[in-house]
Order: sequence, then C-alpha cells, then structure tokens
Amino acid sequence: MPKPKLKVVYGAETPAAEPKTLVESAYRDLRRDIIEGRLQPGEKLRVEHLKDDYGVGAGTLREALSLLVADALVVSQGQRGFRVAPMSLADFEDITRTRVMLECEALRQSIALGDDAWEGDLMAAFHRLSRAEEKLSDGEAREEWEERNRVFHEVLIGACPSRWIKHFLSILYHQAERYRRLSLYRNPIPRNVHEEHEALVKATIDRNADKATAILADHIALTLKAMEQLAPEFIAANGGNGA
Amino acid sequence: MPKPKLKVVYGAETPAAEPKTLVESAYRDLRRDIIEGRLQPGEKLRVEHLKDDYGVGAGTLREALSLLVADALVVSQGQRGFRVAPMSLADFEDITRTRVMLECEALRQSIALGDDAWEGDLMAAFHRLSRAEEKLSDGEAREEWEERNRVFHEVLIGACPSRWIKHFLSILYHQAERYRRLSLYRNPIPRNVHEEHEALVKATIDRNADKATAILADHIALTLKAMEQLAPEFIAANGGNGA
DNA sequence: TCAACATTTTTTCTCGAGATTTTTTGCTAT
DNA sequence: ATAGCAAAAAATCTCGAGAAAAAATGTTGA
Repeated sequence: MPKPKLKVVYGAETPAAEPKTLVESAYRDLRRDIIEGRLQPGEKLRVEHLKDDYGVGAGTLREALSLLVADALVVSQGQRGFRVAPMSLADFEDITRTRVMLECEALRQSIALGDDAWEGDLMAAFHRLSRAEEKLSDGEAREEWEERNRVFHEVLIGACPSRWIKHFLSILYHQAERYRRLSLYRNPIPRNVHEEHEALVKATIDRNADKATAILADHIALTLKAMEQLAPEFIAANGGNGA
Repeated sequence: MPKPKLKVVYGAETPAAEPKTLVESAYRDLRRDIIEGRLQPGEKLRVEHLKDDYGVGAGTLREALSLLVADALVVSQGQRGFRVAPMSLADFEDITRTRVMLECEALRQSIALGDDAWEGDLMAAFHRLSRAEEKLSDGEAREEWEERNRVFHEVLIGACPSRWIKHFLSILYHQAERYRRLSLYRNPIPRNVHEEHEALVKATIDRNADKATAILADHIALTLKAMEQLAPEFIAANGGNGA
C-alpha cells in the first residue's frame, strides 16, 4: 500500500487556488485590504462591524483573523479584540534586513543547486515581468506587475531546498508589500527596476553567486531608501489613529 | 495627548502570561500535546472528538487550531479538516540549518550590541540552567530543564534588535523541541551539554563573536547528529499512521 | 474477483444568540 | 475643576444546532 504522500504546507503558503471555504475567502479579502491600505495600520477590527462588510458570520471572520495573525498582519490582544498590525520605519528596516539575509542565502543555494528547468522558469518569469513593466508606464496594471514581481522573486529562489527559508520569505514579502505600496503610490517607479532585475538574472544564470547576491541586496535595500525619504508623512499614518 | 504605546506582538510571541481566554487555553494545551508527542505527527484532528477532550466548543477549538497553523504545528487542508504537522528527518535538517543561520546572526548582533544588563541576564539564565542540569540526572524535572534551556537561548540573543529574527527563531525552537523530545527520550543527555553551554557563555561574554557562533552552530547541529542515529525507528512514526 | 455507482454515515463548515469582560458615560464629592 | 466611583453601553468571547461536503459502506454488474 503506497503512502498517502502528505504534502507539507506551512501556512497558507500557496493560496493561489481559489478559496474553497468562506474562511479562506474572508482571509484573502482581509489580507488584500490590509496590504493595500484600506484597513489602516493600528486600526481596530470590530468583528460585529466587519462581518457585514465581508458577508460572513462572526465565528468565520474570527477564524480568518486568527489566520492573519500567522502572517503578522493582524495582532490579537488578549481579550481586547483584533487590530491591524501597526507599521513603523523601524519595523520596515527590520523586515528589509531580515529579508536581505534570508533571500541572499536562498539565492546562493538556488544558484548552487538549480537545474536547467529552473533556469528556464527564471527566464520565463523575468520575461513576463518585463512585459508587465512596459505596460506599467501607462499607470495601469499595477496589480499585474505586483503579482509578477512576486512570482519572479519566488522563482529566483525556487531551487533553494529549504522550505522554512521560503516560508519565512513569503511572510516577509507580504509584509514588505504593505510598505512598498506606500512608496510606489507616491513616486511611481522612480528607479529603473528593470535594469536591476536584468543584471540580477544575468549574474544568476552565470552562476555568479557573489555578484547576484550583491545585486539582490542592493535591489531590496533600495526600496528602504525610497521609503526613508517619505518617512515623515508615513510616520503620521502609524500613530494612535484610534478607530 | 500621549500615544497609546501600542506594543508590537507578532504571533503569540510571549505566551508566558496565563491564558485569559478559552481559545488561548486550548491553544496552549494543544501545542503542548503536539510538542510532547501525545498527538502524533500526521494525525487527523477531528474537531467533534477533540472538543470534548479539551472542554471547549467547536468554534473555540477551531480557532485555537487556526492559531497553531501560525506555528506550523498544525496544517489545514482546504475542506478536509486539520492535521498535526508531519515530521521527517529532512524537515529536521531544514529546521536545524535555518535555525543555525538565524541564531548565529542574532548572536553576532547580540554580542555587538549587548550591554551590562544583558550580560547579567545571561549569567543568571546560565546559572539557572546549570542548576536544572544537576537535578536532571535524577531523571526528573525534565520540564524545568526544557523551559530553562529555552529561556537561556532566548536571553542569549536577547540583545539582538531584530524582532523578526527573534520571531522566526521562536517558531523554529518550538519545532525543534518536537524532535528533541524524541532524541532525549531515548538517550537521556548523551552529550555533555553543560560544557557546551559554558564555553558558549564564556566566548559570548568575551565578545568573541566568531568563536561564540562556531560553538553555537556545533551545539545546535549536534542534536541533529543525535537524531540521525535513531532515524529508522523515527521515520516509522512519520508515514501514514491514519488516526 | 474486481470495478463503478448509489446510499449512508461521519465530519467539516457556518451561523446566530447568550454570557463576560471591557469601555464609555454620567454623577457625586472634595 | 478634577478625581473617583457607579451605572450603562458596546464589544468580545463562547456555545450548540443546522447545512454542506467528504469519506465510508454496501450494492450491482461485468
């Protein structure tokens, strides 16, 4: 009798499939609204009020919120309900540094272990991202670019065998996306991201780990730099915006 | 008006406080039962059956299980309920490697930034751990040793300013504890853990980062070695142990 | 004997109502 | 006017029952 081949899934690692349950649906909607800023950092999440907005029962919404705690997008305070996780410049610096460390390590392993199929996937993801970047100058299709950018970074480290590193990176990526939205909203694509990606792909295909990780580190850190420039107004969004 | 000083809490980072709600209570009990192996890896977690064992309603237990997904101790499969996260040697290798990387980095930062108070805390934690180790030879008080060992490692990297690294390490530590229980159960303290800890503390207080991280890496990796020796019988616990 | 289908049983998923706790509001006394 | 206390309001937390889905069982046909 063959074993059932139980697949290991850490969190909602690959929520690409359409939501099968109302909990997953509410989880997705809530996550999107938090990442895209419709639900502001620090905001209180009253279950009684939100269950109407998302069209589910109280218990269901509660469960969805519990899942979001896993992603650190929501914090639960003992018996005082849920809140959107607060944002701060210090937090973003932490996210960025941690992400640089993990993603560079993952890239090293990916470069060391990746096969031809992986190289192919990388070229494909890069190509799709480039196409999305062309359309992006119109000001539209930012959703598409964001999604393809996520896939690109995911494929880049796809050959890294460590599920845990990938799991943590997935969490950090979603976290960073919250901040990146703020940055991109005000200065839409200030840097030439395309060239950064291109150089990154080239170094990776050349199996030049040192160069590739250096580019990647700069690439991620640049978003932090961009954020620091609009720090004042951003900080304002953080503080005590009670309800 | 002073700001409310909203404290950032990623997951259930510091669940040291006694559980205030039934959800937290069930969460704790479930986590302990999973880590200590009473709920076996891969085992199906039927809500209808478990709600009686833990004395809570179905919705409450469901929510507790959702929180455990955050710690990757439980996996949820779409519309097919919850399961205890499976275990495998490959997974433990992954956990160990990732933990070594993160904990060494955290230790470096801790050594670079730690002040006198931190040194004091470290000495205190080491002393308490040593006391627990003495009692441990009696075969009792393993719980106490386990707890103090956790605190020791926590204090060791306490001066690291990165909340995210600490958050991830907390998750990995709980994961590793599951495996460590198996290892210690069969060969109770084979290595001289005390001397390892002592050397680690000395190098740390001396601010010798290279030496300290080297010792720490070996220290963590040794548990993996011990585990590999009893791999065969352990693997058996993983597979399709339906129910 | 084995495979495919229909029925039964189990389990998950979802909702609304009631009990506790927290927060707000209003009052009183210094 | 302010601090402290008490009552009211709001929100959270918890539970059990009903609907939907999945797994198990039994049956029929080749």
